[in-house]
Amino acid sequence: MLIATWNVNSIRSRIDLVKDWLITNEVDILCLQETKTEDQFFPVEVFSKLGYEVSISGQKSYNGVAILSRFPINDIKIGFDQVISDYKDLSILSQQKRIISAEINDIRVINVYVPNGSAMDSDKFIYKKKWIECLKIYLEKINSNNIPICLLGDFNIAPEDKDIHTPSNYKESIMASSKERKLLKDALSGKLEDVFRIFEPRAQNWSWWDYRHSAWEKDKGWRIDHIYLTENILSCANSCWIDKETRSKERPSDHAPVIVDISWPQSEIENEFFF
DNA sequence: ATGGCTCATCTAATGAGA
Repeated sequence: MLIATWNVNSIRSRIDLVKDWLITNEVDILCLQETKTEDQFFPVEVFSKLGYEVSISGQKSYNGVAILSRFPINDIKIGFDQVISDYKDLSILSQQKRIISAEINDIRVINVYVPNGSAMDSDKFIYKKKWIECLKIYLEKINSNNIPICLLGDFNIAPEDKDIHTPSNYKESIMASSKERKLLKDALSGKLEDVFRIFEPRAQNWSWWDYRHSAWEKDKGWRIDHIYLTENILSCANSCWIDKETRSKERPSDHAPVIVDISWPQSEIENEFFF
């Protein structure tokens, strides 16, 4: 089974690219961020024609997340407030559509678009900090029944220096700071593993290239799009890669898709032993 | 490398992203 995450930077601008990508790559579950449209304008039928169920949480112009799945989508939770009730800034954090989760094939798939934070001394950074603190509570709550979790999306944080093209240029700046790295690590609570790093320990693997400064041509990128798995499903992961080629297409998103291949459901594997 | 890209918005110049 293939599960992918992709910040598409507007689903309506990227519809042909996403459609072609799905036809070529045949992923089973695709989590999208920055769809940038209200639910009524989301091109649902394009994906249902390809055999995908669609769950969306969008808003006008900004943010917006969606899950496309070839398997039935169950128990959809939109926003933080459908899962938790005990965080003081819940109503402010719920205004921006940045999290959607669902149970698919006995996996809790959690699709996130973490706020960028703008600059370390800004109000937007305070919002980012609160958002990740709230995510921690959300993960604790949703993990109470020990169901396998796949947490994926655009985290707007480079977990390590090797996830940045020139780390010396971004010491303690936004997306690279030790503060953000600690916040993310705390939210993961030692229970969720960055599956890309299980298979690829080397640097120079980016998932985002700035539109400006010829960042793509110079291969100056960041790895800010991640897939995290709990131990009970991590052991079934076969590989994880970034589809860099997609960033080279005409009118691309500034992010490339990240894909994980998992032997799942496990019953299929047992059957293979039989025959 | 951050003003020099791209997106969405009551189609012009602005805010946001990262």
